[in-house]
Amino acid sequence: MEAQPLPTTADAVQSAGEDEEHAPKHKVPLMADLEKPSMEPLSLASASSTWKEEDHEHEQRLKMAKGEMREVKEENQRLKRCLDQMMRDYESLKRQFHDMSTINNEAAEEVEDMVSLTLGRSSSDQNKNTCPERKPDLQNIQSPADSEQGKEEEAGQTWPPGKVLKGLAAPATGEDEVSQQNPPKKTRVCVRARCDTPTLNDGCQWRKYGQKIAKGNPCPRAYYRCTGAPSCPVRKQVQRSVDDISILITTYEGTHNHPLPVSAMAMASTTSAAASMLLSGASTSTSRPGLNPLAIGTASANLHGMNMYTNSKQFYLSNSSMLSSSLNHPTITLDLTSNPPSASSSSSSSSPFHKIPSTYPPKYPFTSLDFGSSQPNFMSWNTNINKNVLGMSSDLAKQFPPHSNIYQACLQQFAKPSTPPPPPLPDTIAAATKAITSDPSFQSALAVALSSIIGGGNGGEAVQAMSSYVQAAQGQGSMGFQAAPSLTYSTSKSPSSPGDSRDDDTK
DNA sequence: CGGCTTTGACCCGCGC
DNA sequence: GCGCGGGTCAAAGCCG
Repeated sequence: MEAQPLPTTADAVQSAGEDEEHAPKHKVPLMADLEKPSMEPLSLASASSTWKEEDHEHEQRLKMAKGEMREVKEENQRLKRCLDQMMRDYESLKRQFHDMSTINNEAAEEVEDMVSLTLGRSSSDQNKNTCPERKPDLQNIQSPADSEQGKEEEAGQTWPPGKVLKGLAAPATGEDEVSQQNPPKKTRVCVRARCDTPTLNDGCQWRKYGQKIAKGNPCPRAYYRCTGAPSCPVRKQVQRSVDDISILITTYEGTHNHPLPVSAMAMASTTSAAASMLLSGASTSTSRPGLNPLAIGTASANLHGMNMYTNSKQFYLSNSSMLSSSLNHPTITLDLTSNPPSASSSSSSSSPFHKIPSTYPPKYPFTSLDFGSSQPNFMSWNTNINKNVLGMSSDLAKQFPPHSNIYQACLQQFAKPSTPPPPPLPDTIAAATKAITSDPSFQSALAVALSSIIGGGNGGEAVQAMSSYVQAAQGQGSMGFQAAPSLTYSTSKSPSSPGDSRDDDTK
């Protein structure tokens, strides 16, 4: 600990001070003794007067030295107190971090051994990130050594899927073994959006590597692989909705191991936030035996409502998985269509969600977030971040014109998490909201985001701010998103490529 | 010519 | 054990 050297130094200073404090008392006479012989030829009177003058001078110096030592001592005490306070804070934070890790691990074990929010990083990465030898932010900076390490991580977390699944079947005996031998199932983020183009313009570069006709859907499912980096493990599936072919269902999986263009941050921020909600919900609900996956959705809904801009109808949840592919993966859905599925409401909807049989066996909680948007293109969505990423409804947007103090209002909302109108499952909500609202980095990121929006920004800064938060969250292992901040726009070359757009998704 | 798409084959997990 | 379905591979073709 760094605390040790300081007290030692302080003690040394203190002891030195004491020495000097006492030393002069002897020092003066000693000097006098030494000087006396040389004064021998002088008369007693003159010697005495000289002695008194020097003695007085020494006393003055002594007083000054004592005064200085007092100041030094006081300063030393202040530093000590400061250090003690820092140590207490450090210990407190350490305990909090440990508690959070414990909660996450418990939740992960209970949810089918592990729920990896890999929109990001897998839980194994989380574990690695907790290792003091790893820098929290190395995900985005890949030195040759890091790249090597990254490859190892990918080897553990990525395809071949078959091996991954095999590993999952093995019993977990410990966290380390879990991370090393049983690569966790990846959390997927499913984005539903109305889109005329073959894929969402999410900012990343994709290469199609396969296409299949999935059962129950005449529209083929396309498989894309991220080409942002040769070894990037991120993949996505794109499929049209059965009920409304104008709705494009894009499922992201994996973690980018390379910097993302700014335009790609929009989706990254959104999905990471969704994954974060999923994690929070899972952590709180699964740690309570009485709560079922539905509670996760409720908690998320409440988190969403916490923004106060949320249209309460926008959030919906489903207790089952829409995609069969999600059977092996915890999935969270971001609905960017204008007509929320309303799985829990009575109204009919074109969304496939409400058609999911209740008996559909969910292996993982299926959490959905509806941002009430109709932006298929995340570039444009990006510019409407004030409405979407914050869940702000148009009504509220009117209510909070650009000149209003939306920033303060928002921060106040985060400062007072108990404001959401519909408060189901207070325990879950409290825990989930606490997790986010107590996070100062989130608040600051939000503040920056809002500031940029209010200041007339196009949302890019907002996204970047939120992405920064996401990265910070990664460092804590709360989620695994790797949305590296990059100021460079990716100048995609093949416009014909379905995913070559400059907007990106969060994986 | 390089990069991307297409598409049939193959692998694997899962349910019966 | 077998069939089904999801997911991936890789050769061939296409395109700028």
